[in-house]
Amino acid sequence: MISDPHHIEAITQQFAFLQRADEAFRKTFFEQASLARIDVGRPICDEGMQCGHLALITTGVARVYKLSENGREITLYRISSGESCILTASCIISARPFPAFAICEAPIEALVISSPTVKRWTDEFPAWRDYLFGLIGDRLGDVISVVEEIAFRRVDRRLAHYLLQRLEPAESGNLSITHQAIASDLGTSREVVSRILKDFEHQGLITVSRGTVRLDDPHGLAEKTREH
Amino acid sequence: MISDPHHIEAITQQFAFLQRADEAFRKTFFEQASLARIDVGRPICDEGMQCGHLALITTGVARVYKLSENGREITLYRISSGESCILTASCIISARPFPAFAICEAPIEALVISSPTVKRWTDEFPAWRDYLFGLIGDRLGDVISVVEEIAFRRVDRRLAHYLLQRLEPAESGNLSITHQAIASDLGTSREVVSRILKDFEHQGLITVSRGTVRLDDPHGLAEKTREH
DNA sequence: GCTGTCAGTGTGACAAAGTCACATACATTA
DNA sequence: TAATGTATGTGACTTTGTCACACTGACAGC
Repeated sequence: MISDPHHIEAITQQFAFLQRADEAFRKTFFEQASLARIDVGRPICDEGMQCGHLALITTGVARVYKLSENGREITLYRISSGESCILTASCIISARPFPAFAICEAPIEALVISSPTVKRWTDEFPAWRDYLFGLIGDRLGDVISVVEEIAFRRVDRRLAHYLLQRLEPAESGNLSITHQAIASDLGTSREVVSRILKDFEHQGLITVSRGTVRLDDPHGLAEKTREH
Repeated sequence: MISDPHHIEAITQQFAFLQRADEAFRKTFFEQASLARIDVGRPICDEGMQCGHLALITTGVARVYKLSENGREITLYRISSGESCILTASCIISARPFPAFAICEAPIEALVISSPTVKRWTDEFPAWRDYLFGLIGDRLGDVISVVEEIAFRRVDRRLAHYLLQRLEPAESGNLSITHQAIASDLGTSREVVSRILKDFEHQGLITVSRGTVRLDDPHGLAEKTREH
């Protein structure tokens, strides 16, 4: 139950479906939702689990990834504010086990809805239904993009693209991330990432140091993302 | 509009959601659905299209795949009787362009529902809603499995698995398929498939000839699917 | 200051996979 | 029988993944 009007206002701003919804749904929503915090590194949902709740993220980031037997990883997508762990949703609605891992990457505050409620609202409120359908569709698109990337594009190009994408505009060309973390996102191995980063460094595109990558020549890096 | 009682009965058998549905929905469903045939090789939906219809397949097979710039392909999943082109559905509901290609592989007979109707039923009939949610969830699972396969598993093992899986129990160990078609399913290149097939042949697991692969030792092939 | 300790990175050798440019082989029709 | 088009084979080469192990920077405890 969430009652603080300021909080309600802030949440409504973040989730467009609440703005589109009628008063009845908004009322029910804030009655049933409860708040949760998740610390960095805490698992949210593990492979094979039946999910008991759906989390709508207001702050923070979660990463959904696959894990291989020999320890390699690949990120399927990330979830940040305004979104929700829709794999969870999909699992809840069709009662299937969760096919991946989700972990908290940046401290999360979330609205938590229990599975039966998620399901019930699906029957009762069009706005909620549309929100879920839209989100599942988006995730399907995300995962299809991942397939396209790993099936067709070379690692060096994906890596160049990745560096540009992960760069926060605020941080003036500096990325703090380890080679292993990059490898886990791209679904390759640490050695490959190290090799390519060193290549890029020799070409004057970036400067690497322990735990950070500085993008010296974003334009040249963008050039690298192109095929040929 | 479908009125033949035998036909209605047969369709109801195929689609479990119709059995679960109430009489009102069944009536509307058969009023609004129309029949369509699609020939082998005909595209069903192309990348970037807005889909105007949803097809529920009663006979035949469709293949949904991604195409790369340099001509390589990878199959995301196949759709056969009782299923529907759910990417289409997802696109219809959330009004997004179709992110892949779909083509008819075996002659299709399908029930066609127009996009506005698909959307409207979503609001009106729980059985229909559940069917769509379930199907989208399944596809998401399928595509995630594809990611896992290409990111983590070796091509020879995937190929062994593929051969066993594609084998119709009826056909006594004989598969008629070209190396290129296999490569397109697995998301690799024809040469790689040819090489590995030849390897398997040298090991006495299969016999290859133009356009066919005979599985001589399915058990030994199953052994190959295991890691290490 | 030293000395571990550990996460992060570097490296070389090799195996697996993808690419390219062809050469052949088979099947169907002219 | 020739011709044509599809299917497959092959070698050389690049890219990617794997393995084993060496190195290095940062930080904790003494």
